[in-house]
Amino acid sequence: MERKPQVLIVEDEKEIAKFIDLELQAENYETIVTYDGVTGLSKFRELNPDLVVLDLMLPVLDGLEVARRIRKTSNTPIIILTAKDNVEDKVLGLDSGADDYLVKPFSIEELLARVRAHLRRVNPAVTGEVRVADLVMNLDGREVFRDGRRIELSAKEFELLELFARNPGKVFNRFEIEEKVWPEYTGGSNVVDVYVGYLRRKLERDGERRLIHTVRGVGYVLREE
Amino acid sequence: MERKPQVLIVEDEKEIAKFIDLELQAENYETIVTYDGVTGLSKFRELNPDLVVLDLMLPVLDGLEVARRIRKTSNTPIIILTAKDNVEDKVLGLDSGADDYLVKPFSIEELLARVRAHLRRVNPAVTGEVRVADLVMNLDGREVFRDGRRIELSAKEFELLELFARNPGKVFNRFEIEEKVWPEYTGGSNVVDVYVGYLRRKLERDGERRLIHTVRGVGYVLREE
DNA sequence: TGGGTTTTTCTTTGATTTTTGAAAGCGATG
DNA sequence: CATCGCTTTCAAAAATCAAAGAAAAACCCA
Repeated sequence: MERKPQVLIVEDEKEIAKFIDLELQAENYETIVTYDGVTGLSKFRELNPDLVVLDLMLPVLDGLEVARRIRKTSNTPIIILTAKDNVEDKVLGLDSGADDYLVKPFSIEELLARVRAHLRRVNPAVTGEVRVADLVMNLDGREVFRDGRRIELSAKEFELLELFARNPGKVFNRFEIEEKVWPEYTGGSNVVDVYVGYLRRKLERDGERRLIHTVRGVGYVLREE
Repeated sequence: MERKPQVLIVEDEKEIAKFIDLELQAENYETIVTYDGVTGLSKFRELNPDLVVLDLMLPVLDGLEVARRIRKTSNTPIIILTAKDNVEDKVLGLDSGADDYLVKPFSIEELLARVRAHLRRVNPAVTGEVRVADLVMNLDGREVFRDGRRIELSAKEFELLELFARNPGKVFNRFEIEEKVWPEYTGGSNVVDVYVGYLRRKLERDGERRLIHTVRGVGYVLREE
């Protein structure tokens, strides 16, 4: 999941929309801005963003209704943003499916922190994730990504990469590697070499810099640099 | 699955703690109250509640630290409750792993609504619904819908899908699956494979994209994408 | 209730696909 | 230039899938 998270902004006050838009972009989110409920909803369905910032007082289709309709088919976090500062409205907003409720005038810092908090949950980053160099390994999902693009690995390839990724900078000799990844084995072949080769071919496409380095006479290391 | 959601309250002001406690119980939650950070954390580890209401100014161990330590091992929602009403503290609280931040004096109705909102996400049992990809599972009614159209599943098929749907993106190996869906069994067959096959046939009609993916050498995952 | 019917559950089997590992020759390196 | 590492090739092994049918359970109707 290395692509930018997409945030949909639905807010009819243009200055505020612009303001939020710029701030979110500065935090490296991809943004889509819409100015009324119907357009917001249709953009939502079209793009399926990672989070929605939603004003309540919207032309054409009320914000609450937008929240409800989104909730019908999706769990995407919704942060409601509004001038209404009374408890009943907050309760109503939250019970309509919103995940959070911020009252205007709000601090942009707080909004950004809340956006971060919600996105943190949603993306699998929260659970067993190992980052190394420009790779992201999702251990639960047994996936490896680079630049948001998925790299297909076989079971053994994944285990081998996991060993390296969990211990960046540590040199393993062939015997250690064989012990961990091929425990059932009575060594004596060059499996390790071959599999390191497989990984290199898949991970180091193009003439990129080395990821898994050979330590002559010893074994292999994964180095980030 | 049908048990009450458990809420852990960590708050040193006894009257406030008592107040929240009673209100939550009135809403049919099971509550545990603790008055300092260390006890709160150990209760958390012992009971693994569904949600935590956490005061910031705590004796023995600061609330922020409690939040951080909980986050180290768990995604359980944390609502911070405090008298500190400045943006920096909010940002700090949220960035320490909290999911929400409420300033005292707060309205109990708002707290309850926020508790509902967070539990709705985490614990589908609260709404009785699990949504995943373009499917909606109604757990109470043991029904599955796509585009409002009902998909007929047998009991075992439903249980298997429920396991996947509650943990989208997580790879299960055959043994884990058998443990959960066929607990009475002494494995040694390929029931899992066969039932995954059944689900696929029913859920992936036409040449649609895969829902349940096989991870060769490991098991199966439900991925939304 | 009880006997027949339908549905669900689970096993077996064999075809198909993918992964795995050994060997061998080439290439790089100190 | 001799050793160690790399890559390719290919056959064996393993994993997965789908189909078919036996066994069990659930259901129905008299």
